[in-house]
Amino acid sequence: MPLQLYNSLSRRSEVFTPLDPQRITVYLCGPTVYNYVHIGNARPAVVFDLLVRLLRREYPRVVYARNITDVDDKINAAAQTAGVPIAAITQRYAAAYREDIARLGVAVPDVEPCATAHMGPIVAMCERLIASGHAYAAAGHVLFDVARFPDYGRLSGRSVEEMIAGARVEVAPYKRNPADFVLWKPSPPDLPGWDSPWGRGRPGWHIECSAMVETHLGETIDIHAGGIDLQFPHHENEIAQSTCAHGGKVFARYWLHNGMLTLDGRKMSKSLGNVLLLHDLLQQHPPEVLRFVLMKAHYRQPLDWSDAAVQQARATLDGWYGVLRDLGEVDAPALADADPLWAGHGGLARLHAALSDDLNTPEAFVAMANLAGNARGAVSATIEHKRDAKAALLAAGRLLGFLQQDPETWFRQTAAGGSVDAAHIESLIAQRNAARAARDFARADAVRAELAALGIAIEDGPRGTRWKVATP
RNA sequence: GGCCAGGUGGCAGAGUGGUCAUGCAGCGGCCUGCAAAGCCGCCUACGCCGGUUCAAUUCCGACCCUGGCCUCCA
Repeated sequence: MPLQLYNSLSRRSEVFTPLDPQRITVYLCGPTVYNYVHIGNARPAVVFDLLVRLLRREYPRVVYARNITDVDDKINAAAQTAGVPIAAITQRYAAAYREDIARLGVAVPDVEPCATAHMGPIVAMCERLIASGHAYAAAGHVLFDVARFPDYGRLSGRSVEEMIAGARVEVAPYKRNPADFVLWKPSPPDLPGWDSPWGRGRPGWHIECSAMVETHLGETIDIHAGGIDLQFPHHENEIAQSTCAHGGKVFARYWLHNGMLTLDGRKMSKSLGNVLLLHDLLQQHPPEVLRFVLMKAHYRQPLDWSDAAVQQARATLDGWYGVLRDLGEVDAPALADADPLWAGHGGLARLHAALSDDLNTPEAFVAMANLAGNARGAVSATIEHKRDAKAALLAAGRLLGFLQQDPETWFRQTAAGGSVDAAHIESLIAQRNAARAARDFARADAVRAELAALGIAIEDGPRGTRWKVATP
């Protein structure tokens, strides 16, 4: 099952064929770090991490870069408000981003470049673009001349004429063309700045990605990803800069865009203020639940965040972990990526086929439901069946980023990730079971109520009474 | 206004020219001291109007509605 990806550039699904199978290059536009990121910002990190997981299974070397934007007017504003250097802001929130995203099960990218560490390549790219006639200096700025790039607008499907007609911003007088965009702009003394041939200044937003892609991945990369809201102007401008800086070479061969995360049907965005911070949600829910919600819809579709969605995710994961708990004593082997069972096992093959079809995670969840169902059925089967079914479920979970913790730990976690007094609970359960043995059910139910008041639910089974933290 | 997506059962959410999505919730039953878990069964779909077709939720056209981009934004 070859990997198929929907390429925004061609507006169709294409079989992924790398430029160099020995070195796959992927770039994802990461966050601007002036505050904690919201859950919408986590979506591309999660879904494209899944893409990279798939690629790593197929290819010996994948170089995955996810940048951090640490130069930006909003960062400047936050730093000035706080009365600190921008680095104090960016380092704090970049660290929080890395930590919070990691908790979602997202692997650390191979490269995590920052704009401030690439001023040399940024200035050099500006100079090259001026030298080749694709950019010009004016009033301390360097501007890209969109008239010199005929393909401008191809990615986003709009013409320069349309853009000018629809422009809602005042056109700076030093622009040759209203659609020209800034590569470099002057910085007053009170703002961060770097020396350049055009005076002390700072880069425009788009040029950093072009420079960092060039530095770490090369002139032509396989996959460039990001949110659909970046398609224009950010990615359009990246294409223009990079293509022109590299003598017309293709910049990125596959463009992938994730849909927006919404809250009550409206796009979640910092400027609208309707944000749920990842950092806060991680205090309220298990990280796996958040990851599940982010993968529940196909990555190109809009995804509406809601308490109901979170609860559904929790319920489904409870079901999966419940199977694993019932198979707790079964010693299942970990399946290697190259294990033939991936192709030979119906459930695993279906999972892999689903993900290979443009990361169809909803279909992947169907495969998971099948695998969990098989494992459930194996609970009362032979040890071989149990082992195989559990191994398959765990392998599938590992690929998707789920089910890798101990089931008992899963069921005993509290909302905030804290712990409960297990000894006390066990003691109460012993009291209750003594009452049950004496057929004093009133007493037994009283103890159950006491446990419920502590937020503990109990289940009597053939192998005794087990407990878990009750979910509301 | 221009450009681009999408409208599926109580909710979430895939997919397909002609048997089943799936999950969650709900309902009935089994099991259980009770409950939970589990098991068995049940339930409701494809915005609207035309067209193509033996057959359309699926293709085509119009319409209505929603969202995104056009300005910082994942």
